[in-house]
Amino acid sequence: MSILSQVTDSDAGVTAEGARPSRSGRGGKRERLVRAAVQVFHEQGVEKTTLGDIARAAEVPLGNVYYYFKAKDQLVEAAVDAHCEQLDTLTARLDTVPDPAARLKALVAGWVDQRETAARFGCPFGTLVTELDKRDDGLDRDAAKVMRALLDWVESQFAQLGRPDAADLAVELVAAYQGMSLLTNTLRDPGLMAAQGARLTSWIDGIAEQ
Amino acid sequence: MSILSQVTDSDAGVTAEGARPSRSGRGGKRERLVRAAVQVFHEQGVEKTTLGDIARAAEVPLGNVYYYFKAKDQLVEAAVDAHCEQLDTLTARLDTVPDPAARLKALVAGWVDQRETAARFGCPFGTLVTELDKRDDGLDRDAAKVMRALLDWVESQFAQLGRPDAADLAVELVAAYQGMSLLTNTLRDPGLMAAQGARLTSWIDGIAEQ
DNA sequence: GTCTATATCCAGATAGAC
DNA sequence: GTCTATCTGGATATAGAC
Repeated sequence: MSILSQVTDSDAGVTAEGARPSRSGRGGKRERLVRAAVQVFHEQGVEKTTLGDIARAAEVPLGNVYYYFKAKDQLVEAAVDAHCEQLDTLTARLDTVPDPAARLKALVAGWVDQRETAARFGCPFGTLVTELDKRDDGLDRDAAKVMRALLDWVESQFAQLGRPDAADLAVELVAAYQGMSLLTNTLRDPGLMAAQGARLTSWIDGIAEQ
Repeated sequence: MSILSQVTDSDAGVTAEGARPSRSGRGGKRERLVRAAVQVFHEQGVEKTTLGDIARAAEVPLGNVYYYFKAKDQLVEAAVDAHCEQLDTLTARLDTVPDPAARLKALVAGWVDQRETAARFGCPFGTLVTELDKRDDGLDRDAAKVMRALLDWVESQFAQLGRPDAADLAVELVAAYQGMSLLTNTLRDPGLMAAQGARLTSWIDGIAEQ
């Protein structure tokens, strides 16, 4: 989701688990490749993207990609990991906001901020998940965990507002975001996301008042 | 959307505009190809699907596909047309229901009925639109028109219920469906769609009562 | 560690026999 | 109209020079 993109790209933990910072690889080619993969996958889709596209975007020679990733699948996996880390970074930042309702509204505000990107390419994470679900590799399960993590965080906020139906409300909020991202993208209308974002903000206020 | 799938496959206007029923082509190969394309695109995604996959599913020899469609793009276009016709058929059927609120609830009920499919493959139309938006051909614009048609129909129902904000409510309803389809698919949990469907039904009742 | 050249594979598309 | 055999292009992946 665009939630993930709210994190400044510069510091987001693009370096995945197995990555050795490798003193040698000056220029951080692996990091550049992952960053490029996340962006190009978002703009073109995983299936349509060639390793050549990613190599070009990262300014790394094509053949060199294989030094860092054995196959395309591993680049996709690294991209999912990057989204996961971005989510962690974002929720950690939101957790510094004192009030649960304010935290949720900040989350929504971040989504709305990304509406131009959403109109062009959809939600960075939602479109990725949709594509992964059609693939053979098991990466859709990894992506599902990231989605679960988001739902859990949102649920926790509603629970702190005293709602016993926090889990359902979390699904409602995240689904609303994913759905409005899809419509915003399909109709190429960022205003749609702004309007729905305003609605969600009022909705959160209404829940917090109770 | 799965709305479209509620129409019985057997009669849905799979025969697109330019199709001559062609007395000669006994066995309706073109129709079989389009039907197969819609299904396989849904299950595997457009990009991952080869013409061979579609030919096999339609039980038509691969080379023969090119007699009916000059290129893969045209099969995709035919699939979009098929979704469009399914939507027309569905709304025509729903229009026979006397009350606008009942019509909307019947729409939702149809979505919920398709929840097992949604859990496996997502919304047939939503996942297609998402993929088309990443492609170069202009087919995403065609798909956008179908989405617009759905929104317009839903908006008309809310307008008949006397709501001046019918357009926003239509976006809210369709977005909710698309979002819950994505989550249902990602988490492989049809129950999620059932729960959200129940919520939407109550929501529609609440609007109708006012 | 880096990168070029190339092998391999496979999907889209075509030619032409039937 | 139908189908087989084949061409062609492009993407993944590798071998091996530097």
